Amino acid sequence: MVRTPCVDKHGIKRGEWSKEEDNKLRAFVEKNGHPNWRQLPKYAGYFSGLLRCGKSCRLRWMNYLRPGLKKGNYSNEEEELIIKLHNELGNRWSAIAAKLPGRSDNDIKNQWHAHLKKRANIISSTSTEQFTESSQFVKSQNEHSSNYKVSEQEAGCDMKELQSASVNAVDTSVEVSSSDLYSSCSLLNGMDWIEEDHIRSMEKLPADFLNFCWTNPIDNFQTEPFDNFQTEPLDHFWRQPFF
DNA sequence: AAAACAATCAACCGCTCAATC
DNA sequence: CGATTGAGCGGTTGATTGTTT
Repeated sequence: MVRTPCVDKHGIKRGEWSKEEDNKLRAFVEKNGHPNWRQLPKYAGYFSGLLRCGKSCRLRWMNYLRPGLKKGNYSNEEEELIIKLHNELGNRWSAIAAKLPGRSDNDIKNQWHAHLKKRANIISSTSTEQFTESSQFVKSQNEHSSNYKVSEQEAGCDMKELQSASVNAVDTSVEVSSSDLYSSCSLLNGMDWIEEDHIRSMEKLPADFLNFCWTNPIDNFQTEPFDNFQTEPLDHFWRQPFF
């Protein structure tokens, strides 16, 4: 899972950190602090034989050894918060990490690339595909619409699975989660100004509208306008409650 | 059982920015 | 005001582990 240990031409060790190295670094930083990462290996090396560059020491400390770091699975709340913050802040992982106590920027970045990006992409791409053909919607968002012709393959998702899950949710009156709606809507056409509070009203979306979105194949949206559907609820929805 | 593929995540690299000289 | 230095950030890599075929 980690790079194999090796020693470079200057005698600086690279790759995986051993338990012994961790202990040396932890002991040194806890005793002396880390006012200067660059100089730290000089002293830590002298006193305890740690042969790592300052950059490597800093990274190890920040992402692994630092007290209070949380390891392990992310809760739903944490994931929702990351999606929301990423939507607001973009790839500013350190800024996002600052809002999630105990999580490192590297950890959050990995979590995003491994799980959350796909989730956000699935929601945003499918929703956008469907909405962009609405006459009212296109009128107001026209300048952005061409950017969102994302194929299923590009989105990297199983569209059928997602559609089925959503339709079931509508059919059985299961509550649609705020985070999913937040992701789908705020990612639509750069609508990054949507506030979280606005999303609550989106949970009141007409069931037949959601059903229509999910049960119509994406291809139809590429070629057919929104004629099949009465657009009044949609117009009302986009214009009214939270804009 | 084994090979192929996918997911995970620690670590590295190169860059930017701010502080200092 | 430009050069230098160090910290920090974000993108990327690659070994390991897990899963599927």
